[in-house]
Amino acid sequence: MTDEVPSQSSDLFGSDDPTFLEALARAVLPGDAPEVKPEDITQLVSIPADVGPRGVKRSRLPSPTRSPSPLDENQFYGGIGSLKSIIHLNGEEEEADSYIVSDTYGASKFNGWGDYMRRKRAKLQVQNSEIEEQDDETQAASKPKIFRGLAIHINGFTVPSVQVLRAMITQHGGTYHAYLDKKGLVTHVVASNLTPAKVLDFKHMKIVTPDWITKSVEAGRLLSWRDFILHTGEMDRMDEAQGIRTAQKNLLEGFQTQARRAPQHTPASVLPKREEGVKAQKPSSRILGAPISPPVDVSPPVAFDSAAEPENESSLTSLTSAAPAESHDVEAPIHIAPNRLNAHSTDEPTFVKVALVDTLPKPQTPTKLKRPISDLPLVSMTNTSDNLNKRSPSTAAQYSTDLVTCVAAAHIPAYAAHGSNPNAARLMQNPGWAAEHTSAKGADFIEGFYKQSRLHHLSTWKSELKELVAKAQAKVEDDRDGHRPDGPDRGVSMAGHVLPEGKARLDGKGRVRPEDRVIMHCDFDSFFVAASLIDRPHLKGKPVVVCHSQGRAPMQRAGKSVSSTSEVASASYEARKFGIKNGMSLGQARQLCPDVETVPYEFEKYKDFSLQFYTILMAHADDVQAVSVDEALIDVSNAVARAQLAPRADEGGKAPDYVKALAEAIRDDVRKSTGCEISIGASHNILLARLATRKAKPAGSYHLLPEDVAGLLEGLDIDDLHGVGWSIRERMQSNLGIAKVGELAKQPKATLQKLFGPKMGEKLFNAARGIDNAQLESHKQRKSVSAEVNYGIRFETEEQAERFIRDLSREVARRLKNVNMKGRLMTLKVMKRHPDAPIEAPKFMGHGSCDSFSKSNPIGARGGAATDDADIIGEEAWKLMKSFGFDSRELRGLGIQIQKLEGGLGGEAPTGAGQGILAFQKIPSPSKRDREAPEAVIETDSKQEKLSAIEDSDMPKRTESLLDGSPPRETDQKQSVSAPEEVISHPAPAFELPSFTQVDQSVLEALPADIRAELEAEYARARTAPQPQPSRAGPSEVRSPVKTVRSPQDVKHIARQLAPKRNGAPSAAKYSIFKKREPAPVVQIEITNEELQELQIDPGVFHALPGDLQREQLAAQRGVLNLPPRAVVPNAVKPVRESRSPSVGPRRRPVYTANFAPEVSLSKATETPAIRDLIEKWFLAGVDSGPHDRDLKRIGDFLVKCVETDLGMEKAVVVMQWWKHLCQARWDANVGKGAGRAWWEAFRGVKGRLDDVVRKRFGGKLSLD
DNA sequence: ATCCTCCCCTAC
DNA sequence: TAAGGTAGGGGAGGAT
Ligand SMILES: Nc1ccn([C@H]2C[C@H](O)[C@@H](COP(=O)(O)OP(=O)(O)OP(=O)(O)O)O2)c(=O)n1
Ligand SMILES: [Mg+2]
Repeated sequence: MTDEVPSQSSDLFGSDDPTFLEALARAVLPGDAPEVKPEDITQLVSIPADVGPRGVKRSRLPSPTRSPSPLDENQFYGGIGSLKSIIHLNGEEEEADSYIVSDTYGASKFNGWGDYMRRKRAKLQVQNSEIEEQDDETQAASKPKIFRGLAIHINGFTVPSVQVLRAMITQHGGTYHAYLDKKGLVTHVVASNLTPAKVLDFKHMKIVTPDWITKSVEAGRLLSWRDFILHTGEMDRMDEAQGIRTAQKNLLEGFQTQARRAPQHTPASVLPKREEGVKAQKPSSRILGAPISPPVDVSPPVAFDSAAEPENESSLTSLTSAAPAESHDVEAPIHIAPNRLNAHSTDEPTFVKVALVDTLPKPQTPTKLKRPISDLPLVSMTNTSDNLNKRSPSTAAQYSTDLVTCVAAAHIPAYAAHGSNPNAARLMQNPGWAAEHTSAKGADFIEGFYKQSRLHHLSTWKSELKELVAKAQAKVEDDRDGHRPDGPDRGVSMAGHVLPEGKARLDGKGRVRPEDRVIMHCDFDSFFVAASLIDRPHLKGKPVVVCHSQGRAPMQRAGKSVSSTSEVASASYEARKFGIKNGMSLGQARQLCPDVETVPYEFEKYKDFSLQFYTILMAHADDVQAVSVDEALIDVSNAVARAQLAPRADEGGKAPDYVKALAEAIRDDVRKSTGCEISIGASHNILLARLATRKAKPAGSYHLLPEDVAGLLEGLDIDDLHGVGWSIRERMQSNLGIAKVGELAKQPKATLQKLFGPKMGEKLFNAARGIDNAQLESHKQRKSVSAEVNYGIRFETEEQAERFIRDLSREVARRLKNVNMKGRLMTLKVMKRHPDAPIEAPKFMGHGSCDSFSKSNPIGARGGAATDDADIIGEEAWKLMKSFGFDSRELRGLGIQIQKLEGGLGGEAPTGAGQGILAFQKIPSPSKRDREAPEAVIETDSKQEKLSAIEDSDMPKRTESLLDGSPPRETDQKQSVSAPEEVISHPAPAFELPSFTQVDQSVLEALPADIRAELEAEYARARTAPQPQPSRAGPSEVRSPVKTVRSPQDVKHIARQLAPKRNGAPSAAKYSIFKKREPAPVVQIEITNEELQELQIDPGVFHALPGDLQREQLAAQRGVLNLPPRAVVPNAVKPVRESRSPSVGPRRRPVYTANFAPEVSLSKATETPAIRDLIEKWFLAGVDSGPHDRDLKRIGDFLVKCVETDLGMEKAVVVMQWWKHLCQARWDANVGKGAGRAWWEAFRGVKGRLDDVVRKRFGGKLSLD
């Protein structure tokens, strides 16, 4: 092992991770603080040397390959003398000026290119003004009509974006054609790239590059298209053909030129070789053998007197030496092999054999160092390393395995200092204690744990915010479509806030885009700490951390105070100067800063601030992507474009930085509202906006311009890139010998892909040049629901383990219900103590080093039907658990995840059927009926329990949940509580299937009894009431299907908070589409409801249609019915891939299975009437129960494919228009519950997906008008 | 090719 | 004391 130590080990301390040294180095800062503003420090340090925005990422060390880092050297010699020296070095080395300087100065390095881009950008922005609808005319009026008479189509991704080009075209007199359907009309096709197929397709057309447009505009006259013919050659160069890429490519070229291309290839031979080497040794090797004597001396630490003001240099010095030393004395030796463990320690004074990291479970490596902390004792490295790099599926994975050198541990010892936590070891001796404080305790343990878990809160909030944002956006859209609820109330929640401003709404169809887009990354500074300091002003300016341990006696000499394994959730910037970082253990933090102040968690406060924050963002942004409780990505392209218009008009001089101005405006709003500082980074893509935030922090904003990108990237550590963590950084270092983004940019894409896979490779390749095509995502629906606990898991008996599994299952079931979903696949995740790890982990009650296993199986209430039942889940989970055959006493972590979800956002309950409930076409299926009580769906007992449980203790604590928080209000959601009960109590009603001819029998049979009953009732109602129309708040909702009830409620809570207003009474009046066309006339076609039913037409809807549509529908329907039942099965092939493993009960799926294949039928329908009919059938089949998830997925997938092609676009539009119409005809778009809500949400969900695609293709949203 | 399972990794 | 959760991207390797 020793020999394996990589040469880099020479820098022992450093080799592994400079974090600690760095921290020490920076500890000096406080002394200088007075003169240096935090921002400056951050910038200086962060750029060249590293230090992520959150301090999370850290550069690895200076391996020989790494370019000399001033910090490193200074650190070692305590030379960190002064901030100045650091600055100086940086400047020399990295030309820091070029990027440290504010954007005002532009990039000195790439002036030529930068200027070009800037000019181009400015120009485009002007053009963009067209975006403003109201300004369109004005803008256009002032431009020469150079494109007059031309009909131009823009194909695929282009640079500039479609919207920009479109604006240019229209403003200059040309006609823009979104589709090519009427080829005859189009005179020119603009494309940056064409697929071979399109080349053929367009062979008779004039295909030009976007330059033709831009150059013509610049020239003020129409240039010859022949000079801009798109050559095949160009196309070939583009990999995936994304216009964006093209632009970025330019960027890249500029960058490369500057950077001077390095030998692109590492010798091919090298690569493979390296790879091998890596696998063989990887972390293990390097880690282990490092000599332990640190360059730094180990003299005793010197404590600062007052945390607040460390003194200058002297302090520095002392601090520097202090840290290491202290570790020594203390239990957590900093530089000495910490990991020795009890179990089998190794006593190598100088060299460590192998330290297996503990793996922190997750990720986050605690210290964020990227490398997981070491929990584990030494382990045989071979073994470990192998596992790391490659594992056979069947092999148990080592949980987060990672090797850590003692050195590493020393740097970030977290709780890796001991073989096992002495405290825990002692306490666990006492059976009584264990029974009361560990998983052995039962359900209470789970609840208590979650209530206190910050990470759990973080995750919960994130998902809640995602939903909130999605709902708010959907409402905005609806409003725009003419749905505007009267009462501001209506929940438009966010919309309400936003709209007033008028900013966000402008988006019309979101026309701006590509490289002109303006993305902002907004993030609170030291969120948890900041929130707590609002009420503790006396702590401002001091090193403060948030953690559970409110450790007393901080000054307690080297005692417990520094052995706390409590994690620091957030550290103030003052604390960071000492090297304290989020995720670090309190003990470590105290070693770095003995007087650090600790404050407790205040989850509810975080939630409140977060809601205020998001509300403000919604008011400024066109689009929002929730990233975290304290962080969000927003698209403010339109807002900026709008702002630019005004000023421009009056002056022609240089334009102020509107982006920066907007960022500051947002910061001001948040500050006024919460009293906290947020920082905002802005740029034209997500990746860069995030990087900009690093420079912006703390309490600032930074607009990263294209010309400054290369300079900034070059000096970053690879793991400063979002998405790059310890693992990738290590592999990068060991395989390629690189640590900086600048070096990464020199790597051939093939090399990266070989090492990290096709996708990651490309991602890294692009990221290295500032390219990021990712779009803001605000419509994605979740794919899994899970619950896991990897803390305090200690069982004495199998019974305890079983009980825990069942309790955990209950928790998962509860969560499923909360989001109104059910799943068909479950995965059990198990963490088992690594054989070589000590019984008690280093971290108090932690999982320590573990092997991790996971196994999945289909679940479902009978026949593979999706389920959310705790008992079913619990049963399956326990079965899986037993199948592992582990000794319960060795378990350290358990998790249950449910996938293949159905149901959805507030939507209706996923019904029980395992397959698509609705058949697009009905099949005369030999129905069979069994009517037993719906076992799968209803379980009286368990359900009852769950409900009550939920009410009492929602997750962590209802108070903390974003969802609730507000007092019950409004009528609607309230009923929820009672509803569930009803359902539950529902004794399996034995019903008769009414004779609804319009519903597929098989479908009905598949429905749970309760839902079936409702379906029945609904039909009866529809029959008698020809015009159900406006969703009367009353009836339909009241009887919303069972379980659904509950979840919507929670969701609403959250929405309410954002938007205090909700419109109580959805005015039955506004329907958009048809209203616009004509005042929904009241029927007058002669046909009876019975007849309609036979035609599978919903009478209620039918009667609401205008005459022509009625006729159209009738005709279409008749035609469809005449069609052979073909569509039904043609695609039997994929109809439903049933779950393969039986494990669950009997299933009589086949029959239903074949039924549903909406996309199949749809794909064949080409006439509008036929398409509408298909959609309607599907809709009607589930009109009362809500859409079935699987159907939704299929249709969504199908439509997405449609909008990806010009030809399919039309079909997709027809489908969506009709779907929307069907919904509008019977429910208010804001209906709060029942099937209406489910359908609306389903519609919005799919619409969102399509908009995402359309946005990429054309920069706007799919218009259904 | 594409899917599926079992992980790994990352982020907050 | 301490509360190391969770969703989703992605990859390896086997099955289809
Ligand atoms: N390992 C971590 C990281 C973060 N958080 C929590 C506390 C943080 O306050 C919040 C936000 O995380 P950030 O990464 O945004 O960190 P901060 O907001 O604390 O600091 P900053 O954003 O200024 O770097 O998430 C946590 O509990 N544990
Ligand atoms: Mg933050």
